[in-house]
Amino acid sequence: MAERVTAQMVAERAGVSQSAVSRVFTPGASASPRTAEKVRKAAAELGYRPNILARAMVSGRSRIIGLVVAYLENLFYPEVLERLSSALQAQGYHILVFLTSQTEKDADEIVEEVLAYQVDGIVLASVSLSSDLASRCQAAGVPVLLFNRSQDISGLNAVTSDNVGGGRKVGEFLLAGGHDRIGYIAGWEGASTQRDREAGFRQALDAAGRELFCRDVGDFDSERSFAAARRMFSRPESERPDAVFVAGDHMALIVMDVLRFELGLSVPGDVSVVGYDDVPSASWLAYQLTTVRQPADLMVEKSVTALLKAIERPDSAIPKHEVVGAELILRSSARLPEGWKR
Amino acid sequence: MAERVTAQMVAERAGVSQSAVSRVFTPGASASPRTAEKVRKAAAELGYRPNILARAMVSGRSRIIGLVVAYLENLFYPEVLERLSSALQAQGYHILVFLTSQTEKDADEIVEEVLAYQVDGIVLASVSLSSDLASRCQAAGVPVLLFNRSQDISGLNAVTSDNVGGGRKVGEFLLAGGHDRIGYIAGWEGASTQRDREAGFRQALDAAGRELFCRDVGDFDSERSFAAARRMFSRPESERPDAVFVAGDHMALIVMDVLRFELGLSVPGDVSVVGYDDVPSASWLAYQLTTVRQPADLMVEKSVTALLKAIERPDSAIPKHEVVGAELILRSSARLPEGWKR
DNA sequence: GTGAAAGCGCTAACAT
DNA sequence: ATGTTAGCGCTTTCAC
Repeated sequence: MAERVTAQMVAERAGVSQSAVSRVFTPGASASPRTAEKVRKAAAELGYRPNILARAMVSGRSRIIGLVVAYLENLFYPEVLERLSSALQAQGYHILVFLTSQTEKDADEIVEEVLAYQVDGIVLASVSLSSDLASRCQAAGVPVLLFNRSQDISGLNAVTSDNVGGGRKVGEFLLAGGHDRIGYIAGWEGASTQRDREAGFRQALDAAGRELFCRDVGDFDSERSFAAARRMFSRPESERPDAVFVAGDHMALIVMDVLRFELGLSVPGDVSVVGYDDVPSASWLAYQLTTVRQPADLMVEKSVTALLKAIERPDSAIPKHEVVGAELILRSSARLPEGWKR
Repeated sequence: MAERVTAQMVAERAGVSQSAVSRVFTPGASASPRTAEKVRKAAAELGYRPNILARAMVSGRSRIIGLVVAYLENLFYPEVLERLSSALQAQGYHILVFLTSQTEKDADEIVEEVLAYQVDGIVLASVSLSSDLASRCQAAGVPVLLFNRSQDISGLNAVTSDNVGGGRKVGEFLLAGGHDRIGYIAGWEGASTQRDREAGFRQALDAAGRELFCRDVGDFDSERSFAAARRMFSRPESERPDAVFVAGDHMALIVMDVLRFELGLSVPGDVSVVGYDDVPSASWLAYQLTTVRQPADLMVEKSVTALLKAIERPDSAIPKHEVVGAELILRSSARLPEGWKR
């Protein structure tokens, strides 16, 4: 049964040496047209394909990228996974998926496991790493890229959107909208995205001499966002915000649902809601969520470029943090300030 | 730099042979407590982990499962991926992701690539396989499992929900709801899920001596579903359905949006909408989509069980098609027949 | 229980 | 251009 076809078998059938077979299947190796022909014919007949794992052992390149991702529940990530996988596939790499929760200890353990697969690179999506393990990866010569998360550890590549700038834009937008009581629902406090978005948002308020009316935490989690929305808005009009910035679309959509269907409030009539990410469902007609777009395509593109460069030219690649622009997308979930256009 | 820590290095440090190190890290191998102790200590100091690829070469087991998936856009799949990956991870396996479109030729090519990674098993999610390649997999001793797709090829495991039964339930439900003009929006016609759901649906109508009022195709694709909904409902009341079964939730949500926000129709006042899958967003308060639940958890569980059995005991495993129940979930997107309860 | 040795399937010098 | 040879890091006989 487990009749693995090997290069040796092809070689015998083609009447050449085993290394000749290898060369035919190695891009940029020298083989005469005649040999190549014979080998390809024999290979086709036998259904031969080079064993990537064996190739990896000797070449030191597995063409596998480890992806560690915390929650696919956040709809931003399936999109990222799809794009990342496509882009990498186009370059002959594939993604080995590892799931984890967000605690650092766990992530460290997972990354060790990833390392055991001799991956050529690691993408950490919304996951952080201890500096200890970061240096282990570096020592092992495996480049690490933080996707949508930044960390002050040298040697790590990172790609994020301009979370501070995005947060600031939201602040300025809500201020311009003439809102009196501006609230904020935070994501998981351990996340750099959460911290940066909030920091930018508060900068904008500060600059206008204004203060946050109230704040709660949704932890980037459905249930906790639900609860946070209820706590924040189950009160008389004067005690609840008339605008809220929610640190992620996934949470913002839930907040909208609570406002409209649990509490009977109008969005944006009673409350303006703004999110962050621009996940696909943010543009669904039932929501039309005003949000900050994280350009998944651009972020993935930058990530792939940086990672492959680090893999293929380990010396010339200086790890750096790439920040892509974050654009405010105006839809109908938030009151439009005078003079602004969609 | 690329300082890979090998078993040999650990052996030297621990003052034992390389095979002793191997034994310590091989479950069920014999090593004295003292040796094990020494080895573990040395390994910890060096940060050693067995190279899974090297292990795979000699043992013939890579502990990698290839997952081929067509579209992550359908929100059923991220959920499946997450659950599948979790379940497999718990058993020490990991998922190598391959993206593809749905055409058979392409899928065949991808599966060949998957095979090259010496995966222990293959999961095809919403993807079909030529019988030729199916036997290649069988010859290679690599079990294949079709997830959410069935095919009349021997040697393939398959796990689906009871699509025929689910479709029938929807038919009976809409009939009981007293609808006069019942429409259907189909998924991609090449998909067994699409065919089975429609077949069941029509069975129910037939049994009541009723006919489909109209039919269009959304191809499980956002844009085409949008267009299909418009075509079907941009007409006077008597010429458009008062109920529609949409072959997948992903399309059904779009149809609801078109009905409500493009055409100003009320759901379920003017039109009842029923979907299939019960994706997470189907239960969002803005939609409350009545649908047929495909129990992702159960389907994944069955898949993992079947696949691991086929991997670990190749002889005792007879490939079979497992069908899990499909339950109708009543929400408010469709008129409730008299006497029925949510 | 432990070490020596063979070899998984392949690539990469090294000769020729 | 092609064959020969030596490993990549590991598991697995096989002696002891």
